[in-house]
Amino acid sequence: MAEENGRYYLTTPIYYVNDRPHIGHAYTTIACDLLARFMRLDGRDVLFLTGTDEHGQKVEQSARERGQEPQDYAAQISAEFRQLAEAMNCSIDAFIRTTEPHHHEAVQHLWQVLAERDQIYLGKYEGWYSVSDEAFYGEDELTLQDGKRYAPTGKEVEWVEEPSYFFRLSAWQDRLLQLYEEHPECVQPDSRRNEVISFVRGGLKDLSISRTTYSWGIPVPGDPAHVTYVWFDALINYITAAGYPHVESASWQRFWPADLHMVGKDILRFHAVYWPAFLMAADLPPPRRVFAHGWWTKDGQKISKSLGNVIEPNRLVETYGLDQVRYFMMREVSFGQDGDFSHAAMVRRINDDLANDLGNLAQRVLSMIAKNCGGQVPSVGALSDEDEVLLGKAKALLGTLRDDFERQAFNRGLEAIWQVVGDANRYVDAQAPWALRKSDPDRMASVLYVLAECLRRIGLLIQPVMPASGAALLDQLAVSEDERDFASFEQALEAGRALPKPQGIFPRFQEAESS
RNA sequence: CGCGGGGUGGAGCAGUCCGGUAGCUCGUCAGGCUCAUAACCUGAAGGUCGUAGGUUCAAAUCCUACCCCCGCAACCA
Repeated sequence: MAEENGRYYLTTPIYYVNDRPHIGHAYTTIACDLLARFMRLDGRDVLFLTGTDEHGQKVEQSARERGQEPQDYAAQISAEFRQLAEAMNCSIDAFIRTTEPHHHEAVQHLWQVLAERDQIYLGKYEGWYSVSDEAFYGEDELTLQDGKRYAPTGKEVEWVEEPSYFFRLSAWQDRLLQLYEEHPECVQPDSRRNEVISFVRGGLKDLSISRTTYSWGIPVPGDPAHVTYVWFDALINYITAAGYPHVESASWQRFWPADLHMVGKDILRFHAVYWPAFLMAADLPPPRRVFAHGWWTKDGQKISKSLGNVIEPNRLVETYGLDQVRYFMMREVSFGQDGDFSHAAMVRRINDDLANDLGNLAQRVLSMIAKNCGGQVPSVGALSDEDEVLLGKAKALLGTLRDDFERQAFNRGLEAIWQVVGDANRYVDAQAPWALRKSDPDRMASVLYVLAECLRRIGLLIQPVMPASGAALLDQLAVSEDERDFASFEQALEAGRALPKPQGIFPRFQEAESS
């Protein structure tokens, strides 16, 4: 459904600078990029946000271990995340860092609003705390060994007693349940929403939102002994980037509430429970949707540093090519589910879907045109039923993709495109333009025209997933730069336009000679 | 009584909410075509839909019981 103002605001999580960028970060950002590009081509005013989460005890510690100041360490890792977005050809509009002054302003402002509304009170937190997990544990969850206590995560815990400010999360249980009820689309997929609902039904405790045990954070207004808890700080980035606390600003008016927060399934609770509660408590509208995607495994195994099977996005791109990797990630699994990455699966997508089906379709059509139609867009005669059917299917794709992408069913949308690729390949065989060359050259020209027009539409639609390859295909059809948005979808190729010499778009993946 | 996910032709999955000829991709085999990136197209083989009961004219789909597999608190999104 089209937004009244045609805008689309979507976000990745801000990535925690405690770790280097890996395939998971790339996955989330690429999924958002697909949507951002699609929406832009469809005429929407898009704000695509990503960034880095830079505060907290873990960052402070990691910096010290390296003999660095937290801000220097954070800046360095933050730059790596920024480079990742570039390297993955992600068309971000904004990159936020939680260490920026305007974010401090937003966090402190929201804090004050909540305090004024009596949503925050000073209490005391005591319990077993794991620094590395940034979490408290109950006595019954711990194991005792050599006089030390360990969390279920295997991390050592320490007894902590500290004054802490609390957010009255417990007061928002019913309002949250009402939100999930009235707007089922606001937490997706459905199975995840069910988990969230059952978590909230189980009862919410007030949430500790300040710390006194470290100082690498945003000071609590009026009580500088406290810094805000990292998640409180982090979530607010989404409104900072939209202009908060300047609620009269054009940017805020236009972009909040966000249309989509894309997150990994591990951080769903923060986004689907705490975040809407903070916002509602401040009388701000909650995000329209939080979508939790799944994890990747490698050859069926969990990806972990200890197993040594961590996948570096840059390596993948070097090996397989950027558009190929983007296509694989968006096509291989039902978005929202976990998926498996393997070399064999990757090669299958590259060779079957990209090279054999689409690449070869383009090649066979374009080279027939080059050889038999004087290297220009052929002229078309009366359309046969078969022509109409194929063109109709290609035409219908835009609507299908709008529906599928609007609900983050990326793999479905791509399947639909490839269905038409298959139809086009079958049409080539059925029409046999190489036979028409002698028997009926005019008909051959029409057939090739229909195919070229079909390829134009496919080229337009693959741009969000594979920007460079889509452009390469459109180049070969002599579609000019200003004819590549979806407003041009209904236009048709102009007969007689000169075409460049055809070139392969999707090479097959050749296995390196192995000994 | 822990929680969650899952068991559908050789592999990976869809279908299960709202019962009605079991579908897709890959692989295998056979054939066709020759425009094309040894690509494309057609056909075939291959399934007791985890097991056992039940409801029904009809069950992969609903009900009951049971079996098995995979994750489980992070070094991760």
